Order: sequence, then C-alpha cells, then structure tokens
Amino acid sequence: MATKKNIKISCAFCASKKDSLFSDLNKDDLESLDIHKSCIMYKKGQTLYYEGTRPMGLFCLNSGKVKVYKITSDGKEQILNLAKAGDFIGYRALISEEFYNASATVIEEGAICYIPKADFLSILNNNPRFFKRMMQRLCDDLGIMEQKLVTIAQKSVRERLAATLLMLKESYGLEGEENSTLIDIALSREDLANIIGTATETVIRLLSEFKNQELISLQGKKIKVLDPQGLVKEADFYGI
Amino acid sequence: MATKKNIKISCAFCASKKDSLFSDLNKDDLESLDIHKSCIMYKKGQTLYYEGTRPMGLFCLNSGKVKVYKITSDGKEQILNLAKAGDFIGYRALISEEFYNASATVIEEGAICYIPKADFLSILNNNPRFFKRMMQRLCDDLGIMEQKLVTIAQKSVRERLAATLLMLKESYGLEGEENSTLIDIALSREDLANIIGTATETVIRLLSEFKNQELISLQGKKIKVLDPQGLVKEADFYGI
DNA sequence: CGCAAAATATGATTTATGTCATATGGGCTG
DNA sequence: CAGCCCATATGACATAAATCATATTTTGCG
Repeated sequence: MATKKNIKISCAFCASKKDSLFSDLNKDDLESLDIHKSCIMYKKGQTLYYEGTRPMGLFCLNSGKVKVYKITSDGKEQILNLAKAGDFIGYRALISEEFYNASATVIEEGAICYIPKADFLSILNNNPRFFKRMMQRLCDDLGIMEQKLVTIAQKSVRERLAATLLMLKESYGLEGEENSTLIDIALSREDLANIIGTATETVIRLLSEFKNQELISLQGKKIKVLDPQGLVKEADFYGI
Repeated sequence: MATKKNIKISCAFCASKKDSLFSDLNKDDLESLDIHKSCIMYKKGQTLYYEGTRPMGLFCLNSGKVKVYKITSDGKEQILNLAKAGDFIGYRALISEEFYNASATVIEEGAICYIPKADFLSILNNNPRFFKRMMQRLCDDLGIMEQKLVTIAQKSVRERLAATLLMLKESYGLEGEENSTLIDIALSREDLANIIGTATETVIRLLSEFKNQELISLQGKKIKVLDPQGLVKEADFYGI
C-alpha cells in the first residue's frame, strides 16, 4: 500500500466550507481546526469507518462522495445518507459519545479531512452559536429521516425510485441541453436499490420502464432526467 | 363541548418526571415551568397538534398515551412514535422553530401538560446542562429512526411485526403469570399496521399465525406475549 | 339494554416485487 | 490490447402481501 500523502487544506480557505456547518465559525476557531487536522485522498471503495467502532474524530469532505449505510443481520445494505463536498459525517456518534451505528464508504474519490474528536468537541462546547447550529442540524436530519421512513413504509418501489431520482437531481444535478439534467454521482444500480430498499433487478427494470416512458435516459451508469414533471407524477409527491 | 378543567400538577412533584428530560432540572427551573403551564385531561381520539401548524409550546404526558404520525399524500398513516407518561412530544419543531411535520393524537386518555414555547426556550437557552441533554435526546431519536428505516426497508412484514411486538413488550409490558407479558397499550390492528407499514388485514392474519404458533395470545384488542424467544427468532433481530 | 357502527377475522384473488437464471456489455488490469 | 470480471439487462417463475369481499365479534351510544 502506498504511503498516504497528507494534503494541506486550510479550513479557513476551504471552498467546500461555504455551505457547511463550519461556515460561520470565526477565524480563531477555523485556525484551531487546522492544527491537528489531517487531510488525505481516498479512493473509491475505501471505508472511512465501520458500524460498531468508536469515533475518534469528524470526517469532512473537501471533495468526493461517500455513502453512509447499515448492514442488516442477513447481510443486506441500507443506505441512510449520501455525502458530498462540504458535508460532515459521523457527527452524531461523536456528539453522543457512542459507537458508530453505520458505516461510511467512499463512492467517488476525493480529499477528506479528519478533525480529532477533542478539537471538534472543544469548539462545540465553547461556541454556543456552533452548538446551536449543530442542534439545528440534528433536528433537520431527524425530519429528513422521518420523511424517508414514511416514504419507504407507504410508497411502492416505483414511487420511491421516482422520488429518489428527483432527490438525486436536486443534490447532484448538472444542467444539460434541452432541459435535461445529468445526475452526476457514480451510483451503481445496486446502490440505488439499497437507497430505496428493493432488489437490484427491480431498479434496473423500473429504470428501463422510465426510459421507455422518456422520463429519463441512460448512458451506461449515469442517468439523465428528461422529464422531471413526469417523475413527480410517478412519485406522487416530492422528496424522499 | 364541556369546559376543560385545568388540573394542578406541579412539575417539581410530577411522578412521571422521574425519567423524563426534566429529571435533572433544578428547583428554580422546575418552578418556572409551573407558572404558565396548563394541564388538562385529554380523551382518546383528541389531537394535540396537526402537521403543518406552528408549535406554540411543548406537550408533556403526565399520563395517557399518544401516537405521533404522518399522513401521506394518498391518505395513509405512518406512526413515527408512541409516547407515554413522562415523554415529551413536539420538541423538535419547537427547537428548530419550524412547523410540526407530524400530527399527535391521544390513543389512551390522560393528563397532558403544555409548557409555553417561551418558557421552554428560556430554560433551553439558559441551562447548558439541559441544552446538552436535549441534544443527546435528538441524537438518540435519530439513531432510533435510522434503525426503524433499515428495518422497514429490509425486513419482511412478518419480521417487522415480530420486532414491533418485542419493542412494545419492552415499553408497555406488564408481567403476568407463567412468564406471559401483557402488552398494555390500546393499539388497534390498524395502528399496529401503521407502525409497521402494512395493511390491517395482513397484521390480523399474522397475529393469528403467531397465536397458532403459541408465540402470543389474543384477548380482544390486547396482546399477550407468551414466547419472546420465539418472537426474536421470527424477527431475526431485536428492536424496531 | 339493544342497536348501529366499528373492529376483528378469514377467504379468494390479484399484483407488485423478489428470486433465480442467463445473456450482454463496459471497464479495469496485467 | 486482450481477456476477464463485474455491472447491467431481460426473461421466467415464485411468493409475500395488497386488495376486495363477507362474516363475526366487540364497542360505544342513545
């Protein structure tokens, strides 16, 4: 295995910080983050942490994409969250001082920073503004998770797939010609199935149907949304 | 409609407080809660709040039981949470200053206190210990919700029902003779279906099967768990 | 107390989705 | 650049669960 090169990325000048939780930290706090921070390149497939292990710090994506997931007793994977540049992951276990209850694996390579637990908790405890911000984030996460639960519990696989495509379009959409939007994230059909909670074959089949209905187009792995309104109709609601 | 009688229940002496979030507030904070608090009896079927409305305070159950649920666009109900004596509900919307994104309805009558938003937020903002406690609670809620999502997404209805019965046994179990445990909460088969995310008939059928397997016994609405280990086997894991 | 309405129970049938099998294609590695 | 492997694709079939229908029992109400 090659030696991992530590990349120098300053939180104070990190472009990904723009809309992250760190976005309104003051200069001192941001500089204190840099002191013990490490920042390395991760390749696709590398795992940041495993469910059941103890968090020692906070991961912050400077670039790349990560999936956060749980594995059931019978070996099935359920993706709980996707993270992209600017996103934190693993903060909940850190805050509540528990073991991770999900795993995180890189799905698109990128630079990921790691802030030691002590530094993160120090800011959390000494900066009430940041503490509040974190609390707000947890509230948001909870709301999102509740909505996902309802969708998975009450909607058909077809509806969930349509809703998921719309959600992915929001988060990863690249505008193309003729109103088409490329979903710019390297998700396999299996990953997609593991977001929705269904079988890989079912996703493949339904994507084919959506293609035949000219709601989407498929160029290999990547999916392009042609008719978002049509998908909204299929989803019978908006947002998974 | 009868006039609602305001019951005098002091937070400082509330028996239900024992294991609530208020359990380690100091005397002054507890007394400040009492000043503007109201406490009235709610009957089965009464709704505490509706999704989409603005929270004006915090509900705290002195007694009785409440279901918290969302209604989908096509009118199906998904129960997110059940609350009993000592439980708070609606704190997330209050903290994040948003509209409720679920509704709450009484399923067993009881006395429910209502603490105005300002009083709750005042304690939250002035008592860092309580703030921390709240944050911890949100973390726990999030973990629970994630686990529920995984279960609903990846487990069969049969497994989910078994898991739900075990969960209900933990929260509402009354030990009876011969190792049997009565699940002491007035849930209809429909409610049960709306926890699990399935059709009422399916719940009824599966309960019959579990009865035939002598895992449970049915006396009208109420369910008695006879063989928890058998249910664990059916659930293939523990805890929904 | 008796009736109506709702909840529970069970059967018959349909359907969406899972599973298994096999073919095809794209991309990575030596 | 070739070959292999994994992802995608599609078909055939199995099945869990939804839906619709109809008893039967329980509950609440006047």
